[in-house]
Amino acid sequence: MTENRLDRRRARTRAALLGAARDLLVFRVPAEVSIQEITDAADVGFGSFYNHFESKQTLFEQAIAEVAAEHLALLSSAVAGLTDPAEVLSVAVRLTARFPATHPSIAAVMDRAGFAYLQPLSSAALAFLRHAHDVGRLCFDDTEVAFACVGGAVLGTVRLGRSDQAADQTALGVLRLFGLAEGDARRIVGRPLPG
Amino acid sequence: MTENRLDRRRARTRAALLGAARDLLVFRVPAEVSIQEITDAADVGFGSFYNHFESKQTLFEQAIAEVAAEHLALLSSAVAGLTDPAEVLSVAVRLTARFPATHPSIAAVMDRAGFAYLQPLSSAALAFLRHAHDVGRLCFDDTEVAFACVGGAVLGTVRLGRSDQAADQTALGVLRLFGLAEGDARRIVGRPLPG
DNA sequence: ATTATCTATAGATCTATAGATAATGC
DNA sequence: ATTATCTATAGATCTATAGATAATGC
Repeated sequence: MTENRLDRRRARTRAALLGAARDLLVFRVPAEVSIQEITDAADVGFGSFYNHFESKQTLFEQAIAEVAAEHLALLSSAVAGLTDPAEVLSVAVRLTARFPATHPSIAAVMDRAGFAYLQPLSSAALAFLRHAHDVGRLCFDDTEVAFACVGGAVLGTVRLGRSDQAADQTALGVLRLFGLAEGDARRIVGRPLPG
Repeated sequence: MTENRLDRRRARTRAALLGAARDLLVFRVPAEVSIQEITDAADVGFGSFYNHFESKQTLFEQAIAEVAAEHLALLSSAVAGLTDPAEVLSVAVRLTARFPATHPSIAAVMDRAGFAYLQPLSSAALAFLRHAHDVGRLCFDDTEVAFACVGGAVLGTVRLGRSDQAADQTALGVLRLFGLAEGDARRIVGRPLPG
């Protein structure tokens, strides 16, 4: 029942493979990385790969999901003190769109993964959007369409690899997109970032 | 100087390869399609591939660019009679976001290509956005960021594969994103589509 | 005579597994 | 005794090219 040394060894090998996949994802296209190269980078025997993952694809999917989960945790703690859903959205967009400068390796993974990156974030994002809609702060019809628009706009901005102004332009646009008045939107995006 | 029969034969083979790539792109991931499979689908000898393309990747890039060029031509003719840049944008977004229903094979290619699909459209899109900005109809700072937001939102919506309402929701959001007032935006998105 | 296409294949991968080795459990 | 890891390799690809064949130019 309790976790013994064997379990910990197993977990270490698994973590090494996921870590290697994450590192490779920054500079390489998954399809052009061999399993041999992954196990070499992880400093793990080739055969061990199949003890943990069915295929290269499932490994990379899980590696992307890991990065996205850390991304989500980072945003969650950044918006912890905020009550206005519009400001929560503003901060999330402004921080994420700054990743090329502040978290370049996460930005590179986002670039590589494209829309697949949004998959592991969708559950939390949809719940947030529904809430913001229900309290009347953000205005839209279909929640999934709303997420597709915000997610696409932010991914597109991150891919550009621009500076703070670009991030804030996207955040301002997104607030307007959800029906906030010009003055309200500008005031919220103009606030200092938490941290 | 003038095009002879040899040139035409050469062009036919090239077109067959590009056509096969386009067909395959609808249902398959490029990395998992062999050159053999492409030449079989094109009904062309395997070795001919290298007379026309350096690699599988360049073939698929050109196939995507071809689809995007047709997409652009379709939009250009659809907006030909319109004078208001906001309505041009509205029609372009509404038509494109309807592709899952109206042009499913283009939608599938967009889904497969992701942001790479925007590359061949960017020149025309940036020129349009600059003009719309200069005449004071659309409000934004950086033109490339503006395109990244619209392109990302539209790609995201197409990926959802939804109906007309979803398309119009995205168009409405995009008009708001560029600073149009609520009533103005709704009036423009509410207009009948040309054609 | 020239040019493009087609057929066949060498050489270089890469994946998945079998069997041996090492580490831990009891 | 059990479980995970590691080494080595068989078998199945896939790419790129060489040389033969077919079509067109002049």
